[in-house]
Amino acid sequence: MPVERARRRIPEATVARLPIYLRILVEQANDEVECISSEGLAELAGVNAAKVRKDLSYLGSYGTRGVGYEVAFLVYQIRRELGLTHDWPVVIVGAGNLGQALAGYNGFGERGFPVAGVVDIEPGKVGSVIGGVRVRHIDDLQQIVQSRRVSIGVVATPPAAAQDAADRLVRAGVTSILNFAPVVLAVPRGISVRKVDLAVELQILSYYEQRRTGVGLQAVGSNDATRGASA
Amino acid sequence: MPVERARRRIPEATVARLPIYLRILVEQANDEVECISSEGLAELAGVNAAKVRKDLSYLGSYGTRGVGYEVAFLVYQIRRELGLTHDWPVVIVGAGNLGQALAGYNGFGERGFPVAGVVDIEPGKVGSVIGGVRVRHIDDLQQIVQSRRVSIGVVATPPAAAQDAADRLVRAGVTSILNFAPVVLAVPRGISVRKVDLAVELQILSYYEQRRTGVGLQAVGSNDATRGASA
DNA sequence: CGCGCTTTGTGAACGTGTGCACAACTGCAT
DNA sequence: ATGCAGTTGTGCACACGTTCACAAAGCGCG
Repeated sequence: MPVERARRRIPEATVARLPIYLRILVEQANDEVECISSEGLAELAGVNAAKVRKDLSYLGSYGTRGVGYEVAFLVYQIRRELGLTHDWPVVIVGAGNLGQALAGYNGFGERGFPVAGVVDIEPGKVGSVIGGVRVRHIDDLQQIVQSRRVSIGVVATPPAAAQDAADRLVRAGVTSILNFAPVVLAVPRGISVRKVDLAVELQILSYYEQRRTGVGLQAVGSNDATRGASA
Repeated sequence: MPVERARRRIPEATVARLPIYLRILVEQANDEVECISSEGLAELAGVNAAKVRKDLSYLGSYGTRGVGYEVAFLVYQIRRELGLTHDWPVVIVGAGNLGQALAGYNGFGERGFPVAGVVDIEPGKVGSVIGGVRVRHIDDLQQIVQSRRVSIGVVATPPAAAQDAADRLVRAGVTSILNFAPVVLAVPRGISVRKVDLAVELQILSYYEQRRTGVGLQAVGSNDATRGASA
């Protein structure tokens, strides 16, 4: 076999759904379910069965016609594709409200993203311990990133400090950033950025809420448009 | 004029960008910028200028050719379209790490989403004060929702409790839910749900991170695919 | 061993979103 | 007035994502 792994490119929309499938499959495995159909998985994930099949087909033909997918094997394959075969330590910049909550949230470590460190620029915050991690000064960022081989950084600072935080992360060697600050970060080419903006999410809900109650138009189907899952 | 407002439907992708434009425009207004071109706004928002123009055109023809858009007027129009002409009080279910951080985050109230209440099912947590709000028991949910006319609920519970939280929110009369629990919520038709899953975001980053470092393929353009903004 | 039931994998049609390119229009200078 | 430089609004083509529908394939039973 000359080409060990073809490295087909997976559509972005599919990449965004694989983690959902993964979580559900892990739950199923814990419940000792050994095999699941696209239909079953689709129901649990709140999506269309055809979509599930197409998504999974990007990983390869890992199902058995007439039967379904072997849960444990799928879990392995998705993990591999997502690069979850090893841990990805993350460093959190900003030890405010949100930074503390993130550091204290065990779900991160459990899912393969242990908190390698929390840093803040405020000397007053340095030294306190949150979620079992001592807050260090932002000047130690490079040392943390390099010694712990961190490639993912989390920006949890106030908006005004976010760009500086991102710059420092990039300088320290981080190549992926998860940004919680309501700011559009400018980063060099080749650095991945994902944004989580709570206010934006609420404003989107507000839009549909307003449409619903606003004029005499009942929001037919707008539920689906806002990613709703129905029982 | 028989039809005061045509109520054209705005594409979901555009709705998701309007809050970004809005934030930038408000900042510009604070800096006393009176007029902005699609090019300028696009740069600040990290998107294509044509996209900005098309997005704004859904609101109506509010620009002036050869000049640009009047900032204050655009702010008003976007606010109106998003339903941000009045406050939308929210109720937070779950006073754990995340619930506390959310309640303490002033950005919510500032952007028109005051926290009308925080509830928890754990009697031990009831009574403590976070972010200026006293935590109340979840049995008070209906009372809070109805007296404060809350239509948006935030689920910040552990995964196992999330569906129950959503059910209670819906029963209490909430029609939009922002879900932070890593669970696919089942809700009745007509209820909007948006999901924020931190672990999913990290796993998506992990995918691109792995592709980059994995096989000899340099991630050409994958930056864009992960919503990166470049300086 | 073959038949019918089940479920996958995927081609094709459709719908949504993006970006180019340019006509239409504005404002200003002369 | 007239022309020119600048910017919007949008038709069009293309890319991406979703869903349908069905042939291909495995499984179990008689």
